[in-house]
Amino acid sequence: MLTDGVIYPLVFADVALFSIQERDLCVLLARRANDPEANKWALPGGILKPMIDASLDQTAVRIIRDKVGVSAGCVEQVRLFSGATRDPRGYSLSQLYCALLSKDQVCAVAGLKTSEVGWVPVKLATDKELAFDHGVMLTEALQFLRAKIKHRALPLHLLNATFSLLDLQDACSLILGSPVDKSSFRRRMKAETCIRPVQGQFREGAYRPAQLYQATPDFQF
Amino acid sequence: MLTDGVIYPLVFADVALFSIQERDLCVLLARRANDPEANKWALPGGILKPMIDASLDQTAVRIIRDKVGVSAGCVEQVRLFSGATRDPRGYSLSQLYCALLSKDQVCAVAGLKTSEVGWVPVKLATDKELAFDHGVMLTEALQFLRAKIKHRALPLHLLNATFSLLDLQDACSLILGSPVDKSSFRRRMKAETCIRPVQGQFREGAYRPAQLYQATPDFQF
DNA sequence: CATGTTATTGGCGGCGTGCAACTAAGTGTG
DNA sequence: CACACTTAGTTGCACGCCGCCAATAACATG
Repeated sequence: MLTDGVIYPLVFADVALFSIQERDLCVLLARRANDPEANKWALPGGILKPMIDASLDQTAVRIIRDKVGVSAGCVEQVRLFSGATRDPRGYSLSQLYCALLSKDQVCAVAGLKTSEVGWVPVKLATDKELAFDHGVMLTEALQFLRAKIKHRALPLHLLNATFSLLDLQDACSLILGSPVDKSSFRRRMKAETCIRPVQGQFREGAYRPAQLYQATPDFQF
Repeated sequence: MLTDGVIYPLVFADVALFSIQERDLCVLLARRANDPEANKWALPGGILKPMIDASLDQTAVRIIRDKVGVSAGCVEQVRLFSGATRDPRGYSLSQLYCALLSKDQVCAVAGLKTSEVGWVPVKLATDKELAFDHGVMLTEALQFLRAKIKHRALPLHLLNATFSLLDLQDACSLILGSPVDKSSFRRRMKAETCIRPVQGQFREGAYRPAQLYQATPDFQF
């Protein structure tokens, strides 16, 4: 990092990858294998590889693929962290990303590659002592996600291809950490153009079947 | 940049610095003196100097200070641009910042340091051919600013220490590029805690004097 | 058929907004 | 001094959206 008299900063992408597991909003954490902050839990991240990554955004995509084996929809920049002291290896930049994974995608991976990676409910994760400044990162990623939901974005990437309105409402409620009114939520969804009911498709199981919905092509989280 | 076999990216901070001049929303542009894209207009920017800048955010602050001689309130990250092709010098990262300057601050600088820096109305600036990907940057910085105003943030940093409600309304209107309803705007401002009327202070001049307001301590952006 | 559980809809009051008109205060003119 | 003009600030009203509460619909189980 110090070479021709000039200091080059280390450049990382760190990802807060969210998913819903067992009726809880969870974040993917990885236990650090190597030396700086070894054995501590951290957000999955990696260094920019200019020969491989067309951009730092692509670094984030690559990291997700490496960790869980699937490509997440909706990978978005949250904030850039930088400074000389946040990583003992030297002056560093870390771009924080927020990404969502559906239950279908999580199940497709079955077991994660290593036992050193796991889904942790965000309530527990924010209490954990994370490596570096990843505790702050997780908090900001959550704020970012909550702000989007408050501004009426829909977390469709957290859901399967078809879903009931209650699934969607629950996802919003889990992210916000507060209940969402059923009747006004459904009213809004009826007027929404980015989801539509799948004619004749209903959730089977107990009691009254629920109409299933799917995202329309023009949807961007 | 290529030294010990590893490629280190160049790291820049670029700033979209806005101010209101002659009833127009303007952005500060600098004419490039040196070789890549020489003579083209660009957003003021500079390279990260790890020995000087405690963080990349501080790089942005330093750049503003160097260009206009004052420190802007409210310097915020917009988006990180990265890739191998956006700058001919090699793989680069540019963090885009959005910052606001009040008329008072602009006047305090009197003339800008060089004639190669100037305030350009955003309507003209978006038409200009800017260097690198700065055209996209300017567009995104504007979107960023507009989104904040739509979400009911107040651009107090664009105004002087004391201001009339019409000043504030005009600032919002200029940013949005569309008229703002006077009556509902004033209703909102009455309920707002981040500004308060200055007792007994009125704008002098022609016709009926306008009550002057100021920001309260608890104001952020 | 009664009961429980989930799905879906409807009514109602409150709040904020956009629109339009109105009042208030000061300047300028004949 | 009456009157027109300009800017400042208010008021009334209709509309839309939201939260709250309740009702109805569809299905399962005993």
